[in-house]
Amino acid sequence: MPELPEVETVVRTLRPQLCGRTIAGVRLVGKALRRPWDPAWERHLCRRQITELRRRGKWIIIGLSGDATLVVHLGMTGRLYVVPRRAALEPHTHLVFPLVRGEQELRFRDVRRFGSVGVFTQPELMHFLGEQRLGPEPFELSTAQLFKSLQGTSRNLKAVLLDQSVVAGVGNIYADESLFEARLNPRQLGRATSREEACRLRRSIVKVLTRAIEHNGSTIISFYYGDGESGSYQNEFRVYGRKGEPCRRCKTAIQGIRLAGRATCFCPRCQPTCDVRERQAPSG
DNA sequence: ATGCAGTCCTGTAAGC
DNA sequence: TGCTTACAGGACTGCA
Repeated sequence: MPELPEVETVVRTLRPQLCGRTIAGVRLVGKALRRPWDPAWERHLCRRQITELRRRGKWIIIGLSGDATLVVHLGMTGRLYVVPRRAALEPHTHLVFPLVRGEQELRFRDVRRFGSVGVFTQPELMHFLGEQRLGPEPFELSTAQLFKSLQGTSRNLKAVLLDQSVVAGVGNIYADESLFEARLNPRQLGRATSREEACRLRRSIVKVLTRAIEHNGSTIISFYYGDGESGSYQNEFRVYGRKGEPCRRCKTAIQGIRLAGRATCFCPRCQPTCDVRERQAPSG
């Protein structure tokens, strides 16, 4: 389940392989994706040079000469990688972009087809990745911004962290890991969160994501980048996927619940349920 | 406007 | 052993 660190790893791997290269065309194979490929997009890609590769939240943005941008979301099982053209076509390959010279091609595979690929013009991209939809990058999120988002909602902390318009790029794994790092209970209501707690949460998100990027992300079931390499941050998990196992800090059994429609793990001792409901107004 | 539940998709694993 | 069922989850839609 690629989240920000995994997507960042893919982008860092692809950047030297793709920047400056020219796309020769596009080949559709296999079943349609969530966002169907529009044949009109092809003219935006053909003979265009790849000028930049960057990440925004969990989105991969491939800038092209001209006015177009290729935008890719890996969903849960998506993979984007460069291989020699002669390499056998792997199952669940949906799109192939042959590259000019070098006998290589860029391929998109996605077993569960939760991912998406699209081509956007500059104004379309601005709209697509606009602040309405996609909030600040975690590394640019201020405590004041996060505190404001928390204060205005009756949702719990887990649901808020998964909301891409609050902070872009955090998914289920790093939401749980960040909440553990901040010693905050995932059930705590946003509006019951103090400024000091928001500050701690912001710092924890940055710390967890930074470390995960250093480990090239987490490989649980299906995340690989480059030539089938795997990340190693799964070995650093404190709570995610550790239901019933002892907390690495206090040995208490990690608890597993369902929150915001997602499996959620936390340590009941390190992340106490201080006040899940409403923070008491200071009585004076 | 806000928040929640349902939907998509398929491989894996647990249960009978 | 073989079948059925539950589960994983990011983004989106629709409903209350």
